[in-house]
Amino acid sequence: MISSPIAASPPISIDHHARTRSAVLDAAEQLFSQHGVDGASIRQIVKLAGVNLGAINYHFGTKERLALEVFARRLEPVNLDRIARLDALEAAADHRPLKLEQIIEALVRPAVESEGRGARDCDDMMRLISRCFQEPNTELKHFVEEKFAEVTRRFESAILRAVPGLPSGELFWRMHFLFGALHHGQEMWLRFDQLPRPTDRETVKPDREGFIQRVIAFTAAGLSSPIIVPS
Amino acid sequence: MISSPIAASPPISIDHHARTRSAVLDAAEQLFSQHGVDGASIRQIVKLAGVNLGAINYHFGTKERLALEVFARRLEPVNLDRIARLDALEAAADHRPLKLEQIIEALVRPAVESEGRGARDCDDMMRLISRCFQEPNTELKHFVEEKFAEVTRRFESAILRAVPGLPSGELFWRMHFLFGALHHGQEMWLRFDQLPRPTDRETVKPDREGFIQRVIAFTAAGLSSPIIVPS
DNA sequence: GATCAACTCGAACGAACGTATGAATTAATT
DNA sequence: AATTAATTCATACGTTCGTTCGAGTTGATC
Repeated sequence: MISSPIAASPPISIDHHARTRSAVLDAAEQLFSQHGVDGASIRQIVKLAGVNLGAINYHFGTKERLALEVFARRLEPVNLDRIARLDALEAAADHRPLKLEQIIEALVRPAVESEGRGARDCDDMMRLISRCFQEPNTELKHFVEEKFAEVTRRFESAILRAVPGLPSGELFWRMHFLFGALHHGQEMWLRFDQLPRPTDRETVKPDREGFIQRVIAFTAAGLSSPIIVPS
Repeated sequence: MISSPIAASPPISIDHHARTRSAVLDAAEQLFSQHGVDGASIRQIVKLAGVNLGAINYHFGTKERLALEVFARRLEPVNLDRIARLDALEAAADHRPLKLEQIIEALVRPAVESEGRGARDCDDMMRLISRCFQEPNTELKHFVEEKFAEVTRRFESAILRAVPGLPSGELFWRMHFLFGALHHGQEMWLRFDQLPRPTDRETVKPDREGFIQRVIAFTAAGLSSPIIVPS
């Protein structure tokens, strides 16, 4: 697995210079995830980070740039990992077709767990990724969508090979349904204890692996569902 | 179809008293949908509504209460319509089992179109519903979740009858995937023209009916997908 | 150690925020 | 028409916001 992103700061830093910077990014991540970008003030962020208000301006310029960096440092490694996993699957398959479930797993797993990271850090990542898709700010929306354009194309071409007869125009919409299911499912999985109590006793929070498998099952079926006849 | 909600104000009002009130609600709906609750200020709202700043305090008390009312007046009729449609299906079926697609359609259609309303108003409704699920504010989250608790239970019991062997604990998670797919799909359908350009020529924006049918196909397949073996 | 670069700090700025309030106006009731 | 109730208005309040800035401190280089 590719361990470090190229463009965004790693969550763990060594030298003094980056200590303030990553403290701000960590604090911002926590607060943006919970309150949204508009709902989290930079005074909250610097207080949580234990740094001075001027640090934001010095290191990031504006709050919006800070948010972009917070999002990038989680999204970029996830998307790189996704592509690496798909590359590895294709290399191992040696021109034989991949199963759809394998492809979806390569897409889903990096957004849910990250090797070498603790459960808490993975939850933080999930929470932030889920929030990315909820931000109303137009710049952030476009930024996130651009971040996903390449990985989405890469996976679409693999999925089209795995699902014969699926038109690419149909897949476009199904990819959106897939991402919606994944991200909303992530948020609910993280917030399970705060949801209205289900009336039955059967409903439990699956572990991380169980969550992944449920997403894969649901979305694989959806991706390969019959094509509806009217245009 | 049930046309008026009980608890929330109708979008169209007759007497003078409600004119200011509904102007505020309409303006708030537009601005909350676009910018989120935190991103839309009440000065923006009163300016768009053409009323005075004090009107918010007089009619609604606080911004948060205004937001709750804005959300309620769209969510409540949708959910009532959902239940009414399911009731009508079950009455017409006369104890024969419903098809899963029918059930999902009863859930999805009211969130996408509303009889007697124009396309623009339906789009506004979709946009607001989509935003409901994205708001970070805890009060609003709980409010929305409570609004959905009853309708979700009602549909879950119908779906469990339509999909033999599906454990209710599994359905809990699949309902969240369904709602994620629906709401994210709605947002993307509305924003199709602003999305990164798909590289192919096949990808078009389906009409409203085409969107509904795509959601139904994807989610019906997902809801009835095989149960995974490990717990 | 001197110099330059990088960084942190505390304070300030101008603007904006949501909430509150009493006066004025309008509507409803008698 | 007089009285009461409801509503609107303009203003103010206290607070908070994101951004800026120059002084001071620390780090890097020679």
